[in-house]
Amino acid sequence: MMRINQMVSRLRGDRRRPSRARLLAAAAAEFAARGFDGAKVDRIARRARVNKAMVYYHFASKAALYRAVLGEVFQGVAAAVARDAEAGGDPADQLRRFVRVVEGQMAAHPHLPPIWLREVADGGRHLDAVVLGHLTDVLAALRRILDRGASAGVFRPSHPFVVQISIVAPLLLVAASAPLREQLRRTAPYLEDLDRETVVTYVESAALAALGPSAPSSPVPARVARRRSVS
Amino acid sequence: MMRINQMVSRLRGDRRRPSRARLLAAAAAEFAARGFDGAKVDRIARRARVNKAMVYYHFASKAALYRAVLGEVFQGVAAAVARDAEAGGDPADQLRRFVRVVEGQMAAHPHLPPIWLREVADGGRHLDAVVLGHLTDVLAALRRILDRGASAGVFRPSHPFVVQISIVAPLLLVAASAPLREQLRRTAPYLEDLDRETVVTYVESAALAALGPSAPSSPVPARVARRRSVS
DNA sequence: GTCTATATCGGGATAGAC
DNA sequence: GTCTATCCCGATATAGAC
Repeated sequence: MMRINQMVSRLRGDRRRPSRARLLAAAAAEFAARGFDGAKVDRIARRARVNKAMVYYHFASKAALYRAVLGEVFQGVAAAVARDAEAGGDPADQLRRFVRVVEGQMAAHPHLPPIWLREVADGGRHLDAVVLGHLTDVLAALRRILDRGASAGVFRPSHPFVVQISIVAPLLLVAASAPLREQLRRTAPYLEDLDRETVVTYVESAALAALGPSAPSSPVPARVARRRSVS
Repeated sequence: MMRINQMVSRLRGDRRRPSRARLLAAAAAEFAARGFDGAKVDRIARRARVNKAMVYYHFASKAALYRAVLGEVFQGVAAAVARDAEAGGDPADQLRRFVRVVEGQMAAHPHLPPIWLREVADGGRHLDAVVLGHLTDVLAALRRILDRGASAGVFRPSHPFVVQISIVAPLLLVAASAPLREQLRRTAPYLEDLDRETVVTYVESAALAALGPSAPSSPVPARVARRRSVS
């Protein structure tokens, strides 16, 4: 049907990747860098080397395009995490792998972290049920790991939400803050920059240490805070 | 000079807080909730119960208003952290206090976390030298604590940036994600919500555990990752 | 599927009276 | 300091030819 036209345009000198896919990629970059309101359809079209009218040929609106990007991106993490959940191993290993999988997705899709951060700041205003589902899937996977570790006695019981955020948030901010760190280093050149392995290793170890039996301060008792026990 | 006019309007039935201050507060809320581009000057004026033209009487432009908000907000954290740095104590205590001070600022100024996250995602596009300075001051304070702990032998040497982000990022995301968590709980009602003390305690303990001598996995060696030492 | 031209309008900003 | 009315550009979206 329209396959014929697709083939024709492929035979011509055109960029071979179909314009819809190029639009999605360009849109992801633009939305990540500028946010929904800051993103301009003209700029997306230009980045995709596509006429602006094509945006509205493929997508109903700017908002619909954004939803498509969100779907693609969050579906990616959720799938990767789900895939990894099959691999088994003891809880500590599963947790280490969770960290590495999430970090890997962020490295593979650099647009994910800023978009994620912006959605958090937006209170999830643009998130539909499907995307929300992907998000909960990711969190549920980690929750299962924590539960398993707790009932096996290798993790101390913890508040899952806190652990989740303490793992995901640093990964998100490290990934998303690369440009800002670059800017900071112009002011304060002594700041070294990070490499992925340093970050992953630290996040792993911080989580495992906090969940381990001999943590210097227990994560469980929410109320009794030792405010200034030392001095 | 214009003091007289100010006094006059205070004597009238007007809201007593000067319109400029009300504008700053309304703008902080609007920018936090919507971001720079999503924020509308009309809405800010309405929230402040002020005529839209007054915005341009007090501020040169929407951008200038935003910069004023940024300045106020980041100056707040920087000052609080600096104030606390005087208090002394051993490194572990200082670190615990750093966590509490930063978290306290976020609780006291709920607009800070979303704005901070958005600026990170934006690559600091709106941050001028002054605000950038406040940011580096906060990070420098933590860096000094880590350095002191390291040379005293109570913290293992670490990459300051990673530690900083691992502390600040969870606090930011917990604070900023309250609306999103609310939305998530409509889908997954079994999710409990967090209280401040749980979060602070966990972040403290995770950082101290990771920096402590007997962490299950060393944060230092960036290269040699024990990928799957267990299974 | 791709392009040019254009309709339409929201919203940032200003003029100028009071 | 405060208000009303208005300018005007940028940006989303559509029409319609090829």
